Amino acid sequence: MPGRMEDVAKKAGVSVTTVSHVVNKTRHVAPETRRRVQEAIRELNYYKDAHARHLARGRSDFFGLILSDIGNPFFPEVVKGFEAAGLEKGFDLLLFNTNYDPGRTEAAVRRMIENKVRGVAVMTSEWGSSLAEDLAAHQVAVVFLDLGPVGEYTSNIQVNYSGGIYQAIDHLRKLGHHDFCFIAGPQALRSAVTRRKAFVDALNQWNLPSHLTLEGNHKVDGGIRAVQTLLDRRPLPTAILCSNDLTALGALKALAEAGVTVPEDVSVVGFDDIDFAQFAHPALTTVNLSRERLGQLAFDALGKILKSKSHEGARYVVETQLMVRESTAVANISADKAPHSHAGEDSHEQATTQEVTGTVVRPSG
Amino acid sequence: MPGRMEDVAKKAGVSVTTVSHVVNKTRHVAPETRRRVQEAIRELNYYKDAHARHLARGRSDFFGLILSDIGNPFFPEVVKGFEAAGLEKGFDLLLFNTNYDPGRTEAAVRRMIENKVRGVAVMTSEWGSSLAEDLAAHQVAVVFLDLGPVGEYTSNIQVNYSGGIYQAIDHLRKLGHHDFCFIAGPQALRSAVTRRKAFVDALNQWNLPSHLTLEGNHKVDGGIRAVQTLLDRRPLPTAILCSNDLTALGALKALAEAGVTVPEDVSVVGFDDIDFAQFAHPALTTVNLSRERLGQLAFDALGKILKSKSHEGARYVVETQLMVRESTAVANISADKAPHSHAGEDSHEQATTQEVTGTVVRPSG
DNA sequence: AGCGATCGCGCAAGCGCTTGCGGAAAACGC
DNA sequence: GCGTTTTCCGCAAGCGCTTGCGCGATCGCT
Repeated sequence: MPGRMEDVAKKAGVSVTTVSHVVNKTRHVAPETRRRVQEAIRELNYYKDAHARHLARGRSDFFGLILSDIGNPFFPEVVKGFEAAGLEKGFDLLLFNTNYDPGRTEAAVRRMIENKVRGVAVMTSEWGSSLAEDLAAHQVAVVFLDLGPVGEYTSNIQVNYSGGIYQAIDHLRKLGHHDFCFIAGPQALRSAVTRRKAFVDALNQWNLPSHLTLEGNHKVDGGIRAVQTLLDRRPLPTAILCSNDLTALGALKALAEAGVTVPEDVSVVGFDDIDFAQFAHPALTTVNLSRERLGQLAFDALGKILKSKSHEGARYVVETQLMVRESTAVANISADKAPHSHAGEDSHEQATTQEVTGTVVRPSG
Repeated sequence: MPGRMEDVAKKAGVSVTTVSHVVNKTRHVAPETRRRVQEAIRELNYYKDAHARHLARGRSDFFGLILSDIGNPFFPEVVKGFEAAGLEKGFDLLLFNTNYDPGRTEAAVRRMIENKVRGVAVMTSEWGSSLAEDLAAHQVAVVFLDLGPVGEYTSNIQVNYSGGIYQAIDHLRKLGHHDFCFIAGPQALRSAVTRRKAFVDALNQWNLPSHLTLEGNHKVDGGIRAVQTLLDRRPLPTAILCSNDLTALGALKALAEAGVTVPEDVSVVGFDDIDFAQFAHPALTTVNLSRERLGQLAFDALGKILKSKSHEGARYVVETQLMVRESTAVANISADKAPHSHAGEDSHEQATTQEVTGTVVRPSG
């Protein structure tokens, strides 16, 4: 029913070979002939058959994207960047959402290979290392976010979490804060672990190693619960850093409900700079990570692998940057808010030696 | 390089026909033979070639999704529902993000046809009617959200915006509100127009036709600006309804900054019930629209078209429902807050006859 | 034991396109 | 004017799978 290339060829009085070549601009065709072919294509409303073309060519025009949860506001933007970069070059996006299910991840990889995608960006934590090998064995380029190796056919994008976190702590430090709390993300998430580490490192760098770490889940309710446990064991720290913005937003809410005002009583800093951060109340000071650019970079990284002769992967770094808004201010060090580790001048020293790795508190809820 | 079916056949000592049949479970194969084939498949780490299969079958295992902006928090959830429903049945998702660009929409449709997708869900406003015909002519099922026809190969999902909006206004009315304001979405968005109409209708139904309508943009800043203009022309209405949650969140922020407290001074209602709504401060009373279910329904609708003999489409309706949280309360009708149309008992009557269609105010920003 | 039904499987013709090879015609060089 | 390029295009062999058709072997029944 749908027209085939042969029909076009007949109508234009040429061979399918010629039609193919004008469709793909893959060899010179006399202008007049080309015109006839194009006209025939238009008149017949011809659509090329992607499957036939892919089969003949031995590869597809697809790029794949494997995500753990597109519901997480982090991801839509990277999808956007990735898709846009691909579309521009005429590629299509095959999307898989694994829902944190390793089984689905595996299925996704299988479909990627079956569809002979040119490359795939993997942004999920559930990842068996054999999967990467399977992919590479089938010559599909892979780019990982924050995890995974670099090698033949596989690149890696790393977010320089430290950069922004360092800036954040410096910012806070200059405002007179030295009693911090960190609300972490799920341990299962590689990037959450990295963020946490970056936080601890930055603190050490400033010689402010005493701090509290609470467990969160990168969702709003995690931030709420963490702050609630925090409120139970006053005095409060003067600054709360969060592993992502959702957590920070939750913290903001819990704080507001408990009647402690931000930033006067305590400062709050998020991470990611999701759209909504600037509209929170107060507007959230946070570390910006451009997710759209990240998607774009992922696509470019794949392209680079495919174009290079050796198909060697590379490591990329995307920077992060502090966005100062309204949720941070000069530390409020009143007696009742004074943190446990700073009762006197000396106890700080004591704390630094005693609690080098900080305290970890798990919320009860 | 990658193993072909022929290799498997050879290894198992059967014909490719048999291999194909065991792979697809498409005809009975003796258990022993089947076992041998499966073993060969495993040993060779065989991946079927989707392109070849699609070419031979004359159709693909793809479903398409065309969105205007995946960055809008409305969409990721529907993607999730759609993808999950598809994956369950072994289909892959081809995603296109048009970025509100008609050219990209057209390109997306072309790729859909070229890839012979089984069906495509269209959730965008930029849509030339000829596109649907093209799709139908190629036997690809289409399901539209809130716009487009119903006919051969094309179904339609309508959101019953009225249901939830009616509930919202009833809720507010019972709390003593009769002075409303609506912050609308962009006129270009079909669904925004529908929401607005539903609001007006509901008001009329309760004989409360006097109201203000402000233009928003379905983003947070639109809500902020709308409330700012509202603040300039006090007195304030007692209740503000918003075309979507982002707008409501903006309204909440602007209100808080102006020192008017929600819900004591004014009640605010959103629409969509995005995840964050419940974590806003105060938690947003809003109309819930299950986007994940919507995605799922879209997929099912496509399946139904394809399965039916006639390929006739149908109309589906998804309901909406009010979620009462903390941003609504008893109306505060103090003198200084009393709206212009309610200075006296009678002026209300007057207003109802005078301003049947309501007033429209365009923010200056 | 004979015969039709059933079972289990292979043959081979595509599906619609790409592309290496090569041929005919036109252009060119001297 | 004749060999040599150059230009333009067609032939046909796949790409790896699906599937209608049909054939031999086995089974069930009388």
